[in-house]
Amino acid sequence: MMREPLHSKEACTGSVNAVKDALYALNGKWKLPLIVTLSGSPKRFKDIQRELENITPKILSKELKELELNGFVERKVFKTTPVTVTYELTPYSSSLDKIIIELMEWGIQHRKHIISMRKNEKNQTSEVLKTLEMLDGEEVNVPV
Amino acid sequence: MMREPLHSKEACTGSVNAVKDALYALNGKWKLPLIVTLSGSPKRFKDIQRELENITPKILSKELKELELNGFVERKVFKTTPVTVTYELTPYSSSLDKIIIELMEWGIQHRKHIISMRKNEKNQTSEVLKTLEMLDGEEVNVPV
DNA sequence: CTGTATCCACGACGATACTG
DNA sequence: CAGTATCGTCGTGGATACAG
Repeated sequence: MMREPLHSKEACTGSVNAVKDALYALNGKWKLPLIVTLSGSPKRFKDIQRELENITPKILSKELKELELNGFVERKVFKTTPVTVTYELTPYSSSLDKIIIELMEWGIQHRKHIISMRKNEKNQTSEVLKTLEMLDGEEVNVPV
Repeated sequence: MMREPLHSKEACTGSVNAVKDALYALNGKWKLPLIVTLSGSPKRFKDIQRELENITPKILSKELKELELNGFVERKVFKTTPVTVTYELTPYSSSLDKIIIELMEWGIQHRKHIISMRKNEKNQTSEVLKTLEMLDGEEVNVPV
């Protein structure tokens, strides 16, 4: 593929849409946690609800449908009584691995970067990281 | 780094937060387009507004501040009359390149994947892609 | 020109109750 | 158990006007 699409404006105009497509498939509060949960083993609706605490059936249903539409999850119905439904990741879902790894590694280094920026410049940059509450040990959590 | 963090539940619990950090820095409607715009050259407030049509000053101001806090953009003030302000990408912003490329490549192949799914299964999978309006005739990269 | 202030529309997410 | 229906809340982004 092309090697310098980022800082050449022409090539990017179209690429932004591809990036949007990608982010669109992963957006929402529960997509990633849901994939993580299912990565262990196929699970039933109620089991997922128990594992992802605080997710309501409506939201879980919606997220599962979206993941299914995107081809990440397969829904299987067993005609027991009462009916049993399981959700499991498809092989295609592992196409996300690279992307998630990149996001993860970048997220880790970005956190360090932000922390060192704060130390050096004594900026009160609150709200820069999503999961500030987990910064304990670095004491970044100085309140405003 | 670890090679199989995705489908091993233990390693993932923490990693999800790193992914969240990453997505958090890129979220919002204008972050990526803004970075793309500035990747050409440093620009002034009004110039950006012209280039990214339909963005209001309030939103532009907010997005620029967030990008600045994250260390992607540097704001430079020139004491002319009236005052001139330029925004330019920092070297650190290019740390996003790999991540954006991954997202872009995945987005492209995902679009193809979804399209072939639709053809094979005759599913009416609307709303699966962010930029569905560009799906006509495979002409994905048509500029606006 | 470079923003800020105020008000507003909309969609995502949630709580709760209910159906098959 | 596996969801759906209804209603409500909240945050993001937008329109418009205004200030330095």
